[in-house]
Amino acid sequence: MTKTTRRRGEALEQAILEAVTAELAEHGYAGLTFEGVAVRAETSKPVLYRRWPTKAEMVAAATVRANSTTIVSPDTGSLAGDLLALLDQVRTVVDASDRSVLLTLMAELPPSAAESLRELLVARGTQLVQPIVDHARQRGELGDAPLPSRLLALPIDLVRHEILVTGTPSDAALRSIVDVILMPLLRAAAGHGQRPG
Amino acid sequence: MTKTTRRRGEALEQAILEAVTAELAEHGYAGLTFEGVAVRAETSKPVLYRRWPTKAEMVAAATVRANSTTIVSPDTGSLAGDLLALLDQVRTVVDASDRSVLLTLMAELPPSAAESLRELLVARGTQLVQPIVDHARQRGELGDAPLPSRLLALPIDLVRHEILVTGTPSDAALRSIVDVILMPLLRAAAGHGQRPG
DNA sequence: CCCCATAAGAAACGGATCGTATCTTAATTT
DNA sequence: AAATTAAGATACGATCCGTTTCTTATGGGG
Repeated sequence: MTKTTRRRGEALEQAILEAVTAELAEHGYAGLTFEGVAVRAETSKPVLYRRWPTKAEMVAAATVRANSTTIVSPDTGSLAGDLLALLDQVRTVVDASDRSVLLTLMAELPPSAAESLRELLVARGTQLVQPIVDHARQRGELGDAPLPSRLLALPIDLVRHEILVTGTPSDAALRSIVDVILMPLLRAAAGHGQRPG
Repeated sequence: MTKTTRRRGEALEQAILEAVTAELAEHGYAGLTFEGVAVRAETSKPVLYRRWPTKAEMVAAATVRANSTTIVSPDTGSLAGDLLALLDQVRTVVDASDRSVLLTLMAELPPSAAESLRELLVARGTQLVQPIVDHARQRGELGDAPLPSRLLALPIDLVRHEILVTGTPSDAALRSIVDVILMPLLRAAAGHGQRPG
């Protein structure tokens, strides 16, 4: 007897994207084929092509869905602690996904489709750092001088760089980013708080 | 009459790599095929496969050869000027090559083969910054506190990040990297010189 | 100067995957 | 219940892969 059930809409799409994720884990990006995905998802190639014109866009959709954990601003009680926690979160989120997949997608995706992926990688970069800085100011750890956007983007830029170029960063790498780069720079740019330790 | 000339060794290899570069410019990485390269270089596929086991490695060889300009430590008379000149040089060198090609190669190359490519992108990162810092110290622009390696790598890391994620960086981007990040950080870390302005 | 090892270049292959077109039929809409 | 929509199966020509086979130009060694 043949399968007499036909999935549609969201249910079907979810099954497909799960199949993509599985194929990705099993064969890697290069080894992933439309046909392989179709077989695993128990559907057919035309169904895939109706949704995504290219492999890159299909994989991007799966990657975004699989890693759509929301990153939340940490609150550890110190600026350095918050920054480290933030970098650690980004590392964890991206870790589930795979470096070479991300690189390939960044290379192949049309800019429009790359947007959602970049959002995953960046998790709205600047927007995550601002509240951390605000907390530090409230605690008196930092002064009130305004911070240029490039500086607010720097924490995420640095982890992203580390992830893309060297793979999953070590704890030591994250710590040195915070201690050697971010803390000195933020203090220099924002000024010191009213009650220095 | 058939071609009766057969190139060998270096001459042949150069012709092939030039063909790779041309095909790359014309069809992009994805559209480049062994067969296309063979035809353009007026040779045959086995000749290519005898040299490079994968497309990625062949393209890497061509990319490295095409962009083997040596980056030299600039000397503009000021620390900020030198840093800006360095970043500009890196931008120019990498510009000739193509962002999506670099990303794809980073994704596909085995770590061993990636070495030479990374060298191109990095141009021995830290090693280029050290002399610039030394000059600044001699001029009294910077103090003598030792700089951690992460800090020495930072200038190149930041351009590389900019290139990989956003494409060719603008002048304004390079300037803001120098003014907002590098200069304040270097001053804070090395201490100020003996004759502050 | 000739011989010979080496590698260039031509041609053809089986196979995999591509992207599309065709057709039947289940699921949904009206 | 009828009509519309889309799933799923199948098959296609085309392209590129990576390899094999074979001929013959090339350049070095004797």
